[in-house]
Amino acid sequence: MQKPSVPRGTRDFGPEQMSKRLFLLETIRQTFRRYGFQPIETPALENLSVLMGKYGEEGDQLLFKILNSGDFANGLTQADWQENARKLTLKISEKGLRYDLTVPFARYVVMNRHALAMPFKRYQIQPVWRADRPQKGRYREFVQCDADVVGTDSLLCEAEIVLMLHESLRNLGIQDFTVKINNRKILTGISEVVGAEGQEGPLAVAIDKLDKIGKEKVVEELKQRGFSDESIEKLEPMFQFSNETQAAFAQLKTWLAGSEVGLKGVAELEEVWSLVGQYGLADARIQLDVTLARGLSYYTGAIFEVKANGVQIGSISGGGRYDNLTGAFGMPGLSGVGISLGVDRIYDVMEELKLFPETGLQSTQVLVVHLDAEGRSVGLPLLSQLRAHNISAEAYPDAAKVKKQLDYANAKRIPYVVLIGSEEIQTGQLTLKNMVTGEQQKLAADQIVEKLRQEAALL
RNA sequence: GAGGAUGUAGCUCAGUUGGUUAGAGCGCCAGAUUGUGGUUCUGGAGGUCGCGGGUUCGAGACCCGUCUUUCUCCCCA
Repeated sequence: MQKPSVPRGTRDFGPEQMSKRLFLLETIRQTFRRYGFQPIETPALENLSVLMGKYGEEGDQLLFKILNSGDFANGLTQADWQENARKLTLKISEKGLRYDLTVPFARYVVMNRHALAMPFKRYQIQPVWRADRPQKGRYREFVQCDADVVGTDSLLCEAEIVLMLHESLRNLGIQDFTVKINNRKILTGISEVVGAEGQEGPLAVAIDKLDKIGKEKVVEELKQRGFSDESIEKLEPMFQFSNETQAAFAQLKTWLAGSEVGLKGVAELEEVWSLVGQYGLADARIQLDVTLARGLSYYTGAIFEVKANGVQIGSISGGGRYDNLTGAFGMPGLSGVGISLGVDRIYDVMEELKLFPETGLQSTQVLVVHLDAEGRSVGLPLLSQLRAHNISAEAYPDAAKVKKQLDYANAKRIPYVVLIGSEEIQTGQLTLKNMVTGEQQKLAADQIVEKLRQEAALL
């Protein structure tokens, strides 16, 4: 006999975890709804042709690929097996598990372009899979909550994303977080003014680590990546930004004066800041972070990342604007912007900060305890009556001692039990017991329903 | 994908330079109490020491492989 196990990086969720996860999911979902986003779902499986090449070279490696059904080796020659893994993969696998929700969404938009009212705002809450190496806060199967708007390049969308992030996290009880914002155009501008056009990719990757490894190591890495001493010298202003946002904007405008793209990026960000102010967002936790790059190659405008402060868990949300995501599927020129929240990481953050509310753990409101068949015949209609009033109620299915039944109520944290024995049947007065205080009172069935109904209304 | 750490009862962990039958607390089950739980007392069940090889008279301990979890790099939610 073998010990059962789940695949590396995947997990089961028990009832206690699920009640927390559902609370989390529901809170985020309601925020998305409130901002006018509509739900969609897409298959867990996508054709590899949809997924490949959308996440950079490394992304392709992180895709879970599915072996073709049937005799996948049919028609393969010896030469095929000798070929490199990438080419062989394409011959034996044509489907993969989705890596994120954005690319499937882009596919969906292209396939349904004639039916969608533009701008189209959708939210999508589904698991994604990455063949990554698992660590704390990093799983191979995890749930993302995405909200995207396509069909408009209005910066109002960026501002609303900022608002939704604040609203979601605050409704969950996460107060100490930072929404870092940058703009890809600024990174492009920087690469221009330092004389390294087209090199913003490697530049961004190095600069992204600034807060982690410090200026000297970043300079070192840039040298290794082939940046000239002159470029690195011109990069100096990068390390001297003001903590004050408006001052930093001014610095950026001076520095990027020679780059049209760069200045546009600054102007876009200023507009976002201004709009967030107009919405009246109180105590905005937004921070201009010029070092924020993010790996995904398809971002073209704003870039978002959210970090929960005080915990050692990676970013809990990320997103940005992409001008041409649907271009790969034959529909160019459609601009979109979106955000993705990582449920599993937010869960870990909340668990670590002990932010889950105590309530919500209890599943059943009342347990009907019967002592014999006669008691059960009184208990069953009571159960129906309770449930008809939307009170979650259950009976212990087996004929068991009172002790055992009360133990069961305790184990499930059921706050009330109704005891029905010969005495209760004779008088018609059932015993309602409060399991928290231990108090008992004799009440008629109707009175019990009424009392528990009021009790439930208070929750 | 590269390197390091980890794994003993359901849970948290002891286990001496390798030495007889691997322990504790909590939890679980039963009884004290055949209609009253969460307190107390008594008793009980539960371990292929992650898995597979090897060294040894003898391995939970040492060596190799493998899997899990975890840390750093990379990347990300």
